[in-house]
Amino acid sequence: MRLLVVEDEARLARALRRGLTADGFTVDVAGDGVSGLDRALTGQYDAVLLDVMLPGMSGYEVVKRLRAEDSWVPVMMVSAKDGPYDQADGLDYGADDYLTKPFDYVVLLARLRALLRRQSDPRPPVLSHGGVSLDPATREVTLDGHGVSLSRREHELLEFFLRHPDRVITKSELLDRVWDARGAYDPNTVEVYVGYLRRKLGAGLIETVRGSGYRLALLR
Amino acid sequence: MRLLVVEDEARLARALRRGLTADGFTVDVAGDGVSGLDRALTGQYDAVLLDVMLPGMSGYEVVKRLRAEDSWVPVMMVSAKDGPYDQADGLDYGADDYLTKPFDYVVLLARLRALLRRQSDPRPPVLSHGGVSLDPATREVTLDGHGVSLSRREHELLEFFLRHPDRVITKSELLDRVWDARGAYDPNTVEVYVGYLRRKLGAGLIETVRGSGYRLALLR
DNA sequence: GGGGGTGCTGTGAGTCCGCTGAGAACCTGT
DNA sequence: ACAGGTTCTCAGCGGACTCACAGCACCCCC
Repeated sequence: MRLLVVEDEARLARALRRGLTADGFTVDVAGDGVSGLDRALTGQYDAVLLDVMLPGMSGYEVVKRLRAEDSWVPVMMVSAKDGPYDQADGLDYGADDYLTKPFDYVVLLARLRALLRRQSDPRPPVLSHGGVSLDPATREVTLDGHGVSLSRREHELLEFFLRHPDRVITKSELLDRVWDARGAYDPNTVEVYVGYLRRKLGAGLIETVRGSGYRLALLR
Repeated sequence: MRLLVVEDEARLARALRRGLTADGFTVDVAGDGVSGLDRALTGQYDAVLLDVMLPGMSGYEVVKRLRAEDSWVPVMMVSAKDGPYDQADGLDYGADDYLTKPFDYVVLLARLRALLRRQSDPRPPVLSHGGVSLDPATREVTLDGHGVSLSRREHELLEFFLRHPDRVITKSELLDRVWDARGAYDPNTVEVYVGYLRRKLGAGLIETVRGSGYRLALLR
């Protein structure tokens, strides 16, 4: 279980890291709102412990932006404020639970566990473009509603395209990111697989940009 | 949204019913632990507001028995006690959130909404999918109404699949969660057991996702 | 309109993955 | 001790997948 602790008070951050590590979690610490948001978006965390009073960007703002970016990682807010309306605010911005300082470590742990227990099965959002949609969770791909069966490579290639629309993608980038090795393969391999996808999903989906690479067709 | 309020203080119960009804909930009230447990088990509630100090059976006991009966309805505990260990106790018995008296109605409402939001997918006591159903309490499995006898491993594997529909499950995840040890077993073991389940429950139930793992077949 | 370069596609070989039957080891109840 | 059931490994098979190759089509520039 990986946790991100966003807390600027160094003493408290150290204590939390020590305690939570001892209880079996892997803990990363961020010291301000901006880097906290950044790491929460890029790292694969099971939960985020988020202070409200932070330099740079408040905890409210962080959780709001997380939700705006479609990240549904469970967030527990921690604050020295204890007025009832503050609590309601934090929850309405999208936090999942709320704890006021000073808090008892036992309580933190129990609520953290409750949070992880009920949010154990988050679902990544479905990617779609035109009539094509791809569900990363079920590995299901549909074209205009009917299922299409793709091999593993085909699926990963399509997923990469769908995650980077509005951009030309070079063959060497694809070999790097989808095939995991730039030098080992012939660029023609990419051409072959783009051909497979076109055959299964329609020739118009992926456009060739001669001399540069490919990009998803613009929607009409 | 249907709520069950288990509270013996008549004044507070009336106030809660009035407020929550005004906010759009359908509210039932139980006055003691035994009838509260009974109604929570039989009625289809979206959440339960549960006092700790109750005549007959304490709130702790109620939530413990609910969970033992595999009822995963969201439970918010309410208590006059406010020591940290009491909170931890309630959460460890399986409550999802905890509120101490006296509480602000705005806070109650916000946390209740947060609770309902994240637990929008309560687990039904009996798992079923297509013609297959599995009762975790009795360990009974039926296919189109007739009983099927499964060994322990087969049962646990099936239960894991049924608890995670709409998702691809990798062999290493299964070894981790059903076999309790990732490294110790051959991935082929999983293939063998999937084969057993298919033989007993029909080949169509579990689909192979080549290169990734397995998933429950989509229902038509 | 010709030529070079770039991309597309049919063919096929080798590899990898998943399925299955057989059987050894173990556990459990009689 | 024995029988029956269960768990897991192993080896072989068949098919899906991956990828290289080679020839062809197309585009662009001259």
